[in-house]
Amino acid sequence: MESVFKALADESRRELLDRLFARGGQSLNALAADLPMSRQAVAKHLAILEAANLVSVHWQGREKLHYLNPVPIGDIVRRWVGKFEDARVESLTGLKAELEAKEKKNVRT
Amino acid sequence: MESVFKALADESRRELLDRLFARGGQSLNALAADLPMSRQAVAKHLAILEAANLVSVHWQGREKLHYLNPVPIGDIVRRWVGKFEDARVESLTGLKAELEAKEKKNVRT
DNA sequence: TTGACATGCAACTATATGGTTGCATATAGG
DNA sequence: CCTATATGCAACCATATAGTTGCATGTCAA
Repeated sequence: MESVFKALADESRRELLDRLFARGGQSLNALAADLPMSRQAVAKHLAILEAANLVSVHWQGREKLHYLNPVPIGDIVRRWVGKFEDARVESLTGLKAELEAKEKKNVRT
Repeated sequence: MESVFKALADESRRELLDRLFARGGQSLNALAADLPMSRQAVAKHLAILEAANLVSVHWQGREKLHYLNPVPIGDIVRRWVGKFEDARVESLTGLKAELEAKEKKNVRT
């Protein structure tokens, strides 16, 4: 969970996920070819994405093919983000109630 | 968008969001009271959350009350995560097809 | 007015992070 | 076999980040 959040925090890694979303099964070299950084930098990012289980790999001889794995993102949405989303109306009305209560306390100003 | 991802990448800040979800309208001191870090550290985290629009504030005299704002998280889910979620089945079948194609190429081994 | 309290600002430190270069290893194919 | 190519590993560097402490500012309340 922590690793997924950290992995998603970097723009380069989100870019990589976007590219793997658009076209799965790309090798390290293919991905590094049109990115403004070295092959080794891309390899590091892919390792982080792999560790977070956001990217799965499949060795094809000397080529390592990369695929997007959307499952951890779904997990986050369901287990963490979902409750905030569900609570939207609730929290807004809660805010309103709190503010009104405080204002009442403040009347004697 | 970038600021939201970065803000969510830190465990302490997610903890703060959790606490504001459980109970809105807490002051800086109230939040810092039972966290294992200094008040100033909490203040920095809150500033980051505020900059990412994940927390909105309301001054009450000398107290700054904090509230969770779930809107940016919803934005991310809809504009960025959503497409990966929708693509789940598609990408899995795509993976399968790619693998089969590659295996066919490899038969002469 | 003045003391107590809540927050803000600034400087500083240690570690994490994203990037680089250089070299090692391993496999495809002539 | 031997060379091209694809990836891995390691050292190194600059900056970002998370935390600290110390002091300044501002507001409530007696």
